[in-house]
Amino acid sequence: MPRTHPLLSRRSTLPAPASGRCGAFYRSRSRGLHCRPFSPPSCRGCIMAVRVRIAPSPTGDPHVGTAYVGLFNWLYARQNGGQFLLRIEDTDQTRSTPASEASIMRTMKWLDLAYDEGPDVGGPCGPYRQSERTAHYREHTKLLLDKGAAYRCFCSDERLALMRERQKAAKLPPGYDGTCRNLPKEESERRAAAGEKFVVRMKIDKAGKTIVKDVLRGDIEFSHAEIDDQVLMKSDNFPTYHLANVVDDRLMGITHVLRAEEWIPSTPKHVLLYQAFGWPAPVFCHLPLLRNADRTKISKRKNPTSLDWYRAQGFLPEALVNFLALMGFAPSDGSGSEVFDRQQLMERFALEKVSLGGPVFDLTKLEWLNGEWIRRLSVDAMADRLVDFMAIDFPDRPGRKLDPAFVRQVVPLIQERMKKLSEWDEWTDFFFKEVVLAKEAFRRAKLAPPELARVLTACADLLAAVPGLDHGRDEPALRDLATRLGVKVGDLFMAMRVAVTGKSATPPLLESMELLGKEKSLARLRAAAKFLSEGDPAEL
RNA sequence: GGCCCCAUCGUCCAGCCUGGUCCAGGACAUCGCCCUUUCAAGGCGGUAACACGGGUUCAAAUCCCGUUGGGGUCACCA
Repeated sequence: MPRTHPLLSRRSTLPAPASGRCGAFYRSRSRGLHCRPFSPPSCRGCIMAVRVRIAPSPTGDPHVGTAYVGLFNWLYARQNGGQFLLRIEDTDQTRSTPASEASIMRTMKWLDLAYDEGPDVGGPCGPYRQSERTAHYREHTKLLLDKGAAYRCFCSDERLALMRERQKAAKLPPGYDGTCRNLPKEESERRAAAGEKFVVRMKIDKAGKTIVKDVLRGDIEFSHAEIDDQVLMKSDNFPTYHLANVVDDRLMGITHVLRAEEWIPSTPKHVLLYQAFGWPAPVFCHLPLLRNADRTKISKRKNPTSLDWYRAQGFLPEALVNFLALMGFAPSDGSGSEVFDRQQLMERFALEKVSLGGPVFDLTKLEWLNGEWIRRLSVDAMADRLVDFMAIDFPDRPGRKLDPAFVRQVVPLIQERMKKLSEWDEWTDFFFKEVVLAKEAFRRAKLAPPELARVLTACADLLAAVPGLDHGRDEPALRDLATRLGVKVGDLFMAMRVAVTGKSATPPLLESMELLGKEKSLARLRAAAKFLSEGDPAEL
């Protein structure tokens, strides 16, 4: 193999992965080739660092699928002492945006899936933005043209559209009809030189077949008759994904391509490209696709897909990472907890054990996991997260500065109740604004308004007679009071709860009142008593 | 439609390669009970699945074939 790549000489000095092998195994359910050790052609003696990448295209919001595939790549790289790179595939000039690219990098950092090389961190194989690598693609296209593995196609959009219509009408399989396939070299050169627009297509020998080796699925066979003469170079002189991904993976020393299942049908084209260039192909491993509840590929119409949404909802990156990992393999030994941090996931991860069924993205389980992670945070850490979270400007909610000292006092009251950081307001609003009373709100206290008023006044009087507020001291006294008044303890507390907070589900009442302050608490009790003694008693 | 991938509780995963220990295990959700000033959290318990049909075998969730079902893909998007 060519020894020109800068990484190749360095590779042999890198430590072998923990397994002692290159980490690549093939599994085949149908052929019984389970876990057969496999050495990629470039894996000399299996002393080779794993180099993996994610190659998102910067269009639209940062996608949860990118995080999913990114996580598995990250785990695999870390586990094998290799490198994880980020490459931006911005060859679609009409759809790529710098803002989207920035959000991809921002969310990878938010998730703490650090990449060793990328547009913003650099690396030995840069640039890591395909729009800045056009010289490479031109050079390699020329190589293919010279070898006769590709050809210029001068067909117009209109002709192609017409061709497809006819194929459809005739119920023929769609695909390029080969009009320009055998254009004489001279004519091709001449028309190109004359400035005529063209694309470059792969020239596929329709007679053969290509086998794609997939770590999880074994051998997948494709007949060349089914493979279209794929466009490699667009008329705007930008490469298509197929060319760019192969050239870059080679130039960047990528050893394992872990990507989504939707790429399987185009993989034979990639394999053929590697062959045309005379390069060994990397190991392919196609990961399952995240699904909507109806099992279609996850989409933003049916499921939140933007990582920004998850962040704005107050999901912890630890929880999302944990959850995504669970959608594909089982870090658990089958007895007990499913809460794992990235270190534990890395230790338990096994690429060849990734499950193939497309997992339905279950927000409910994510929320549970988020609650688990929230509860595992120390009070200070939780307070920090809340302060930071509330300070962020989200599109639908301006950031707000909270008093860290106050938040630290509230956290013990709400931490085990919260599933998402965004619930801060609903748990604590009564600390910040006056309550708006409604008689229906008292219904759960199961007492008539005059009775409620009497109870609330008694509670206020009792608390007014002691210094300060102290839930340890006041609770027994209030229970006592309930007995003396002949009402249920629960009803008394519910009446107070609604009076002080305006709602029937709140953090622990007496502790909340301590934080609210005695003056405000008593004022609310008395205001509620007054409110309840007014108007039609039957209203409740 | 062609090609390709997939198939265990409602959902996520374990078991399948190396058939018997599986009247199938864990987690989320759900239901019930306990704890409890609400809501949570926590504890205990319950309901719930091997898609179907053939084979191979003494024995199949596990191996083979087929059917059905689901998904992906068929662009000068990735």
